Amino acid sequence: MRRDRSTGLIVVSRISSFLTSKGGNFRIQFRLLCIASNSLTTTHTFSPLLKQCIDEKSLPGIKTIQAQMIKSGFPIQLSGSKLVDASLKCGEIGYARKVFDEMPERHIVTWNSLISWFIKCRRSKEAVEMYRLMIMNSVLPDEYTLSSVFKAFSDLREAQRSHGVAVVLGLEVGNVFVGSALVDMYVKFGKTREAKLVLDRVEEKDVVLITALIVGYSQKGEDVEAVKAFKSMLVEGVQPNEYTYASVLISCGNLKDVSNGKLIHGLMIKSGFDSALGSQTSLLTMYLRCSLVDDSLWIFKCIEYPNQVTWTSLVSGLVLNGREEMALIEFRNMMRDSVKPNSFTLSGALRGCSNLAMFEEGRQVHGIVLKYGLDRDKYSGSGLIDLYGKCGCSDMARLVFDTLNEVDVISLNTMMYSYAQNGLGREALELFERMVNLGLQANDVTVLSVLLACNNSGLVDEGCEFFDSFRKNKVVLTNDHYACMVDMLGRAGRLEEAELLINEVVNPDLVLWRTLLSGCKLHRNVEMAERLKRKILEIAPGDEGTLILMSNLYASTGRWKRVIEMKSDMRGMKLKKSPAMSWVEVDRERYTFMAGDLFSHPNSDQIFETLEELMKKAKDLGYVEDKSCVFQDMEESAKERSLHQHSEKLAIAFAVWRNVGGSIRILKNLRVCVDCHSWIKIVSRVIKREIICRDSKRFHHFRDGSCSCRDYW
DNA sequence: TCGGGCAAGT
Repeated sequence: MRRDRSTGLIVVSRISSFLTSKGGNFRIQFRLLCIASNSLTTTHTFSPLLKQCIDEKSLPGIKTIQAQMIKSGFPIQLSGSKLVDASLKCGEIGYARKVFDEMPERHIVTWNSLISWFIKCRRSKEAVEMYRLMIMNSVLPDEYTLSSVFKAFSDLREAQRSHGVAVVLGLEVGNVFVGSALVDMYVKFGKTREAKLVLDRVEEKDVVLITALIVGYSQKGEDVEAVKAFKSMLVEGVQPNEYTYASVLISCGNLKDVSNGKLIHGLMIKSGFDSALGSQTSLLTMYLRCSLVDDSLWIFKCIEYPNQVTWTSLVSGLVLNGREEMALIEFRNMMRDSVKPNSFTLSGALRGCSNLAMFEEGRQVHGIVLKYGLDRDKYSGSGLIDLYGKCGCSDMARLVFDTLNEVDVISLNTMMYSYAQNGLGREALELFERMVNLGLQANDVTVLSVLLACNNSGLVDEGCEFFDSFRKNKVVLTNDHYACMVDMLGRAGRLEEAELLINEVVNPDLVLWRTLLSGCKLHRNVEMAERLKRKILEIAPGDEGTLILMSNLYASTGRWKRVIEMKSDMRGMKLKKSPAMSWVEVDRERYTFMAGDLFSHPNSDQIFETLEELMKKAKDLGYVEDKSCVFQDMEESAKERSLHQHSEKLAIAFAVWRNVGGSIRILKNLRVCVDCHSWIKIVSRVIKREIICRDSKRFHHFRDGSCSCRDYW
């Protein structure tokens, strides 16, 4: 085929301008010039040119070559496949589809390319559409089609029909690529049993096939099976690779199986996969889930370039181990290293803030959430709801909740739990109704939130009704649910009913009995308490919580002799009451206060002065010390001094002295005592500021002389 | 023209 020189030059100049605008490469232009001038062209002539276009990611280049092909009189069947391939590799899937649609006949390779690219671009719907179209065009899928298309199905039945096709074609057992894709497909649908059945039928098993099953077990929480599959893989002589290690280690972490975890760590080093980032990340996660923080920090140190996933694992793992402050430092280090956080990272960081009730720090993270446009995402969104809930800001939590892209069980539970903790029981129950109306399946946290909502709002009758209806509807009730009911009934003084409820539980645990015991303490029922004490100490001899509760009960009923006996018992057992502590955040710093410890703080003078001033003003407004809160037999004036130095009072005085703007937020490790509760109520009036106190069980919002718990806690 | 992995919330 001959072309004259002038046509060639026009083509070259057109390509040249296209390529120059795209930053094109001189070599492409030069070669096209050669083609145009020599004018002898075959499909092979164009191949290196298309390759150049792919390297340059130049769609204009492809289009020009296509035009030249047409001019050379090439039939589209011949050139189409190459053009589709080149367009796909340039990321121009739309153009590839256009060329494809114009082809009168398509080779199966072209069908397969398009299907697999749609999947790569996460356009599964279009991939399935192509697959259906292919069948309608009487093109039989081959091993390539079937090894990619299973990823795309969102409907199990359609996927199973294609599984049938694979069986008929003999590709299910005969081709390990198809087998792996099938295992992966069943795993993604949560059908590990079916995945295992497919695996067993595949004739020649390889590492990918078995890894796909291990991943399935691991992701479904069938961790024992995952470790088992890993071991049998070794027995069969199939060598694991970095992906295998990465997934089996997660299962070891879930099982807190340090010994297998360490063994696998050893294997990893031996086979040289200990430098792959994926396996390293899983190793980090494994050690964190096994609470071996130091080992995990060592692993992290050895990772040269931690990515988003590695950092996320570190941040959320540290939070999991109660090392929130370190987690937040690492989160900041990650940002400093310019590694972008995602919704997983942010929800980890937010959990760190919410565990510590660090409102200001949390708001900074909220800023980052907004910066990355993840405030409507359900994961980071739930993190924000939890944060604001745990900082006592249900209104802010609700604002986040109302803007979420998608309302699911978790986000609803988080919001309900926030309301429940803050004593907004009615609001929580309204959301429960919404959940039922939406047809969402409640889970154990939902049930707990409903019961807690009733408990913290004094809705005892409603709580009992809900509990009965859960029981009638065969909802699986855990010890936590029972403990919540026992607390509710106990606090309402319905101690016998609470005991009957515990007797219903098959294996009542320590917490249940202790919860009932605290009900006895509240209602000063010494007789029942002593009976329970004997029972508890049989199950758990020397249980610290029980002895403290008993000692406090004896103190509050004036049985000082018994108090002394209890204390000496506890000393004999080397038990020491954990100290009451409070925390307050000022200018994003967290300050700790311990009861009775006024002098270790560098600003103790100022705190003491402020405290005295607040005390005087509170007394002017009618505050009187409630000495029944002192569980030690001492002089009246000493009792007063002891009360004045409760940790929450110190923390509030510090916050007032530092002139904290807005609400004062206190976090406490134990429950607020009656004396502090009435003092804080009055102080909120004195300083005309809201004081929010999160104790070990719930929130108290002190505003203008009253508390949101309506004195029921 | 094809297949597998690591991180998350109540």
